[in-house]
Amino acid sequence: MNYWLFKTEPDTFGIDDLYSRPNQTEPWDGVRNYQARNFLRDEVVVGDEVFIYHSSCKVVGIAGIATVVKAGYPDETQFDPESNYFDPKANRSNPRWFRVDVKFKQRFTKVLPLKTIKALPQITQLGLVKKGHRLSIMPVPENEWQCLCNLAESN
DNA sequence: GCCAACGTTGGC
DNA sequence: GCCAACGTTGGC
Repeated sequence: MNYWLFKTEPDTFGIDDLYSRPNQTEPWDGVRNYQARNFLRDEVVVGDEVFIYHSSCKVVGIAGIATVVKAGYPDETQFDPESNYFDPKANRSNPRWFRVDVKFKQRFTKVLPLKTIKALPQITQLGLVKKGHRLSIMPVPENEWQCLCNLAESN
């Protein structure tokens, strides 16, 4: 069982959108970064828990939790010329991009702000607070996951 | 909208 | 394989 943080822009798709999906489930597609792809393809498994992080918006931070309900499989949008995520160099016999399915678990009463996270002395490993913070899929160490969950609960 | 911090591309 | 130019991300 692993813990992750997935970034999303809530103006496009946020925690509330996940909540209102059929089955509260959504394929997490459109990831076009190789390091993030490798996580989705090789390491994210069913039962893993995911912080849904809102970026490029008014209140930047962790908005809630989702559960992985399907492990890595080819991201269909790479083959669709109509899609924003179409990749002309991708082919079905050797898919380049992968996605997982996530299901809504919990929406925090208040978004846990990036500012707060950065100020916590306990949070040292999480990619958000380090260089290379632009990664859209990143692992969360278990102790830091617990720390952030507790804080969000008491928010 | 600015701009720093990346990641990717492509000529050589 | 190097690296300059370019594109993107994302907080502010």
